Amino acid sequence: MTVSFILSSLARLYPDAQCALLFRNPFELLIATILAAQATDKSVNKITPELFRKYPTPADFLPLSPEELEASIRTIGLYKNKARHILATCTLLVSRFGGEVPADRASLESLPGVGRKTANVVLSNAFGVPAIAVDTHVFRVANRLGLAQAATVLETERQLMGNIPEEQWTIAHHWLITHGRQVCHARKPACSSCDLHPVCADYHKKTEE
DNA sequence: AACTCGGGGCA
DNA sequence: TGCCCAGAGTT
Repeated sequence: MTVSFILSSLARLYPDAQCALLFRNPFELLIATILAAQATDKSVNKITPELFRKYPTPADFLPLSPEELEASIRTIGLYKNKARHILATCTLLVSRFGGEVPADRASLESLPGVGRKTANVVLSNAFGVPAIAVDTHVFRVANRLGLAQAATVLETERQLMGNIPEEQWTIAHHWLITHGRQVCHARKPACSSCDLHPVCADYHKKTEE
């Protein structure tokens, strides 16, 4: 079947696919993912080791003023929102969740700066809960390949969950995002060097014209 | 649906 | 120099 061929091809292409953000526990991944909104994973990984060395737990962030945290994360951009969201999230983690990162979607999405994509990243990578985090890469690649035919991120996620075995949800996210970053680019997809174009819906559509 | 946050990385 | 970056909140 086409879907299983696509999945097995991606597995062969990206055997080492994994989370691009450095983290040692759910809290570090949560903060790193908030920081990663519209920033590169390399930029985030550059500042988080020092950040978590100085502030290892949610409680350690509480004494910080917004200005102090902004200064620490300035080099990745969009730092004002991120600093505000991180401080508010740490306050909630301490006051409502006993200083721990909650492991359910509703609680995660109640945290400032945490949307569905970030919640899925934390659930799947830090807690082992099967989930598919749909960002712009996954949305684009999944719809091009034909793993989804959806106009929205949420509908793409639902279709992927229906088309992919649950035990592969987490790794499928890493396969698709890696393929999007390395081959299936937004502007100029490298179809000529892509092993998947024989089964790619978008490639067939383009070549028929 | 459109707008805002944003300095750094990289061609 | 110009474009993009593992998004989310507000209006």
